[in-house]
Amino acid sequence: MFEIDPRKSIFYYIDEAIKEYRKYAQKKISVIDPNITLDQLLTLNLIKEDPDSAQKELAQILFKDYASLTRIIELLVKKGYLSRSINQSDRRKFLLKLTAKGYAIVDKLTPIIIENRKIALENISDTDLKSLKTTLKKITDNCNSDL
Amino acid sequence: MFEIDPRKSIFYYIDEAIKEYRKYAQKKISVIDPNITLDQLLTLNLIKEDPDSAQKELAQILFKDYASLTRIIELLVKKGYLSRSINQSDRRKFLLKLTAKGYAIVDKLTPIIIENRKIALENISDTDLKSLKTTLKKITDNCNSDL
DNA sequence: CAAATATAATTGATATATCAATTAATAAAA
DNA sequence: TTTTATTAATTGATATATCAATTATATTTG
Repeated sequence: MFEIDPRKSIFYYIDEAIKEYRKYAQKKISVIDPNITLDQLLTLNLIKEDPDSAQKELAQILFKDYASLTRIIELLVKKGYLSRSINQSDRRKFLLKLTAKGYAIVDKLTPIIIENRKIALENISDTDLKSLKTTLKKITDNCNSDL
Repeated sequence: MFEIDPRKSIFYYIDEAIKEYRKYAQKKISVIDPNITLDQLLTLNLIKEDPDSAQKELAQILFKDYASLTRIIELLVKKGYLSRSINQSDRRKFLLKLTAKGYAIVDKLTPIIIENRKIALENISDTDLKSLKTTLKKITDNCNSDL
C-alpha cells in the first residue's frame, strides 16, 4: 500500500515550500509589473552585478539548464531589458548589458523581492534557518555523490 | 550591491536540493525505463492506490496545476499506462484505471524510488528531518497566510 | 422548473525544463 | 600547422508550469 505516496516523503514538503514561495513571490511581482517573472528578474540582477559573467555561469547560479537560460535571455532582449553583443575577447561568448529599462525594473522590484523573502521567513529563527541549510546541503551532496 | 543575489537566500538551497534530487531520481529511473518521468510514475501510483480520486485531487496532492495534470494524464493514456472513461455518477469526472502495462511499470520502479529517497537522505537524522519538515511547513504557511 | 452559479476538466498561449544534436570558436595535440 | 578535442551557446523536440478562457455537467436559488 502507498509505498511511494509522495505525501510520506520529505521531498513533498520541500516541493511544497518552494512552490508556494514562488507562487507567492510571483503574485507580488505581478501586482507591480505583470510582464516579468521572478527568474527573469534574478537573471537581470545577476547580469547587473556582474556583466562579465558568461551565460554558462549564470545558468549554474540559477540552477538552470543552458538552454533555458538562452531562452530567458532571448526574452529579456526581446522585451528591451537587456542588450546582447559579441564579446571580442572570446567570440563564442556574449556581452550582456542591462538597458535603462532593465535597470529601472530591477530597481523597482528589488524591494519587493526583499520583502517577499522576509515575509516567507517570518517566525523562523536563525538557528532553524541554519539547520535547514545544513540538511538541504546534505541532500544535495547525497544526490551528487551517488553517480 | 547584490541585494537580491539568490545565493544569499535560503530559497537557493531549497531550490538546489529539490532540483538535484529530481535530476538524480530521474537519472535512476531512466536507466530502467527512459520513457517515463518521476511525476508520471507518482501520478500512476496515486491512481493505483485510489482509483476514485478526481483529477483535481491528484493535482493538489502533486502540487500541480489542473492543466498540467490533464496533460500528464493524456500522455499516460497515449503511452498505454492508463485508461480513461467517463464517470457515470458525475459525468464531469473521469474514471482512471491503470492498464496491465501501468501496473507493471509501477511495480518495476517502486523499489527504485524507495532506494532513491533513501540514498538522498543518507546520514540525516530523524531529528533533522523532523525539524526540516517543521521549518518548511512554516515557510509554506507564511506564503499562504499573506494573501 | 428556469436562470444563475459552481464545479471538473480541457484548451490555448506563453514560459520554462531537459535532453540530444548542432554550430561556431578556441585550445590542445600530433 | 593541420587535425582533434573542448567549450559556449543555440536549436529542436518534448514535457511541464501557469494563466485565462472555454466547455460540459451539476447544484443552487428565485
